[in-house]
Amino acid sequence: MDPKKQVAFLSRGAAELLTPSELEAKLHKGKPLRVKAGFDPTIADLHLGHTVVMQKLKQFEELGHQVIFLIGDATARVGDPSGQSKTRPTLSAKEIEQNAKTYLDQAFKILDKKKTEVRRNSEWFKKMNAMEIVDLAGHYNVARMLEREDFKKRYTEGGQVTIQEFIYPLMQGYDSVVLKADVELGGSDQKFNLAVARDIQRAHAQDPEVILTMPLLVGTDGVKKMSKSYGNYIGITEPPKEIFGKLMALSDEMMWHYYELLTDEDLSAAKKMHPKEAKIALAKAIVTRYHSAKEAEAAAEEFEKVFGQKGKPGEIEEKVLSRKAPLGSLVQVIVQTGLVPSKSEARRLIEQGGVTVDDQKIQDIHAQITTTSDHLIKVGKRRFLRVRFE
RNA sequence: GGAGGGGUACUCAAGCGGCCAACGAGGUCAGACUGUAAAUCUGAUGGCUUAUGCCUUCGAAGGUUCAAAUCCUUCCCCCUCCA
Repeated sequence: MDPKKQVAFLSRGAAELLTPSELEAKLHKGKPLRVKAGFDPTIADLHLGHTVVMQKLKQFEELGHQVIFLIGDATARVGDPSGQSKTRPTLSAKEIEQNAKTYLDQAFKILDKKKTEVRRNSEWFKKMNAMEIVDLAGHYNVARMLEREDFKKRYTEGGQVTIQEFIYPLMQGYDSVVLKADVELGGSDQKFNLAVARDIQRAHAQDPEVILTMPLLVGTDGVKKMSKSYGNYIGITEPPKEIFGKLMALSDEMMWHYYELLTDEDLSAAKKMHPKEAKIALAKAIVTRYHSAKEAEAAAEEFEKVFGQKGKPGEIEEKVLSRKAPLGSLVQVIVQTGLVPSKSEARRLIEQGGVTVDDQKIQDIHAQITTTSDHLIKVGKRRFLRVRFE
C-alpha cells in the first residue's frame, strides 16, 4: 500500500497522530516500521477497552510492519501515573508474572504470534545501575514533568506525587530507545508519556517515534471510560452469553464507537443496516473473536429466543430443594435458591411485578408454593431458575 | 509543631437533640414503552416470619439525656493554612 493510503488507513478511529507527515516520511523509506506498544500487566482481567490498541497494532501487522508487544513487567512495578488521582499501589513480582501471561494469551487472539516480537522491559531495566538511572533522569526536567495534567493537579492541590512517578515516563521513553521504535501506540491517556519518549529518543540521538493514540473505549454506561472499577466493562474472558448481552444493551450511539474501535468493519455499510441487526453483527464478531463462531451463533439464537420472543432460554439452571422441607412462601423459595439476596428484596420484586412462576405473574407477597412439582421461576428479565423437589 | 475544616447508606451530599432507616442527586433494580436497546415515565432501594412492630446503621470507643447522626470526652483517619 502506498504511504499516503497507509497513513489514512492507520488513522481510522485514532485519537491523534503525531504527526501524519512524519509517519508518511518514515513509510517512504520502504522498510517495515518498528511499531511498539507497551502493556503494563497490572491487572488480571482484561476488558474490551484494553483491546483497542491491540486492534490497531493488528492493522500495522497486516501492512507488514514489525509489531513489538512490550510487556512492561518493570514499569508495572512503578505504576503508571496516567489518569491516576492517587499514587497507585505497587504489585508483587508474582502477580505481574501471572498477569503478563494472561495479557499474552489475549493478545494473540488478535495478533499473529509468529509475526509479533514480544519483549519485556525488565530485560534492560534489571541491568540498569543507579548511575545510568541518574543519567536517564538528567534528560528531563521537573518543570516539564509538572506540565502534565494529572501531576499538576495533584501537586497544586496538595496531593502526593512521588519521584518514582516521575521516573515512569522516562522508563517508557527509554524502552523506545532500546527497541528503536519508529512508531508507538497507546491510549489517549498515554499522550504525555509518549511525548516524553520522543524527547528521550532525541537525547539518545534517535529519530523520534511517531505517536498514534487511540481514544479510550467508553464503558457500557456510555459515560465513563471502560474500567473495572466503574463496573462498566465487558471482560474478554466472560462467557459468550454475557458478552453478547452486554453488547446488545449498548445504546445505538455507543455501538458505532465500539464498531470503530473494536472492529475492522466498514462503518458506512454497517450504518445502513437496521440498528438491531448491526448490533447483533457487532456482538457476534466480538464473541467470535474471544470464543468461537459457533458460540457466537448460539448466543445470538438464545438472545433472540429469550428477549425477542419472550421465550425461555435453552438451558435453565436448576435447583433441587428437599421435598421434606416445609413448602414455604414464594419469598422464601427465591431467597433460598439464591435468585435474590434478601427477603425484603424478594418482596419488593414481587410487589413490583417482577416475579413470574410458571409464566404466571405473582404479585402477592404471601403467595405460597403449594405443589412439589417442578416450577419455573423468573425474576426480572433475565434471571431464570427451575426448581425441582426431591 | 500551631490554627481551622471534615469523616453520613453503592457514590456524591443534606441533616446538627425528638417529626431520622435518615432530604436530594447519581447509580442500581423492577414495571410501562421498545429493537433485552437508548431516551422517557412510574416505583423501589438496610435487615427481619408485612409488622400502624422489632433489630442494626451516620469514622471508633465511651458518656450526658426519657430521647443522640445531632451535645461532651478520648482515640483513629483525611483536608486547608501557618511553621
